[in-house]
Amino acid sequence: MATTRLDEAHALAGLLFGVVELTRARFDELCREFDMTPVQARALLALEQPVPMRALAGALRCDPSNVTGLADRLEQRGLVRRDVDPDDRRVKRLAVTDDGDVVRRRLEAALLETSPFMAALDGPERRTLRALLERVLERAP
Amino acid sequence: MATTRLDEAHALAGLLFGVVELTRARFDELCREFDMTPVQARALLALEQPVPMRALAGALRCDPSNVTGLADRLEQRGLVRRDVDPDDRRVKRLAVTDDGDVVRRRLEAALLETSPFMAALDGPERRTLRALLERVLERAP
DNA sequence: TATTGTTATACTCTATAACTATA
DNA sequence: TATAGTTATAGAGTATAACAATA
Repeated sequence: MATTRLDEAHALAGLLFGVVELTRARFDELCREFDMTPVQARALLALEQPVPMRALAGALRCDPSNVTGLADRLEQRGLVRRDVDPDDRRVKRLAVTDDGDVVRRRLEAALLETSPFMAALDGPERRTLRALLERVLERAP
Repeated sequence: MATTRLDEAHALAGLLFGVVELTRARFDELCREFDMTPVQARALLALEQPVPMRALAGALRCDPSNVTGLADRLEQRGLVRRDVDPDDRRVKRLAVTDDGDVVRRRLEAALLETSPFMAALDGPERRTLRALLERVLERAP
């Protein structure tokens, strides 16, 4: 059975999407355990420091209009706070509360525990994988 | 600057999603050039042999109800044909027409040309990447 | 006049449920 | 009764456009 370049490209793409699907499934499951939507969890994870809502939209790669409802839910649960920026009263900096920080840390820990990469690969293997993926992104025309 | 395991897991996940995003963007662009939606293109690519519509839904990982409209569009453009299965008149085998086969081959060739993996990595590197990704999928609990 | 966050609305993608024709 | 494909509809997720407050 001859393995063509097309087969090879197809196999690589399939594997890549498979790993992403696995990663996403794990993340979705984790979000359900935390009673959050995936975007809410991603938002909480992105709030290492207080972040203007528009900037959060950028980090989540979504339209700013979506961040309003997102912040509403997290604020209702007491995980997040809208701080008005003193320098520019139009911008609201989203900041995690003390409760939010606890959840955020638990989420990070769980994320690390369920990471397929950490479970399946040792340190050198992870470094190799990282280098290869970086190369693909760098050399992409 | 200490690199924690959390940083490492995050970096790997970020790279992985980055490569997938790149791959998807390339594919979407290609689909636009072929005046197709991504799902239509994936359907055409999946039709190496005639395939029952329900089986195609399985290959595309979507509900069978979606395949109807999908097949309609491809049939309207003369790329695909609904062949009634002689053994079971309920099933319709979706088969590419001669025109469809031409488009399918062009799509495959373009896909190969624009593959970020083929462009960025040499043979041994691709084999290493493939082995690592397989390991992640295999060893995932 | 331009920009932040908000609101209302529309669009896309996908799934669910009811229907038909075959088995 | 069960299954393949079809149809209509609903839901989630996201974007667009108009708006109020502030710059």
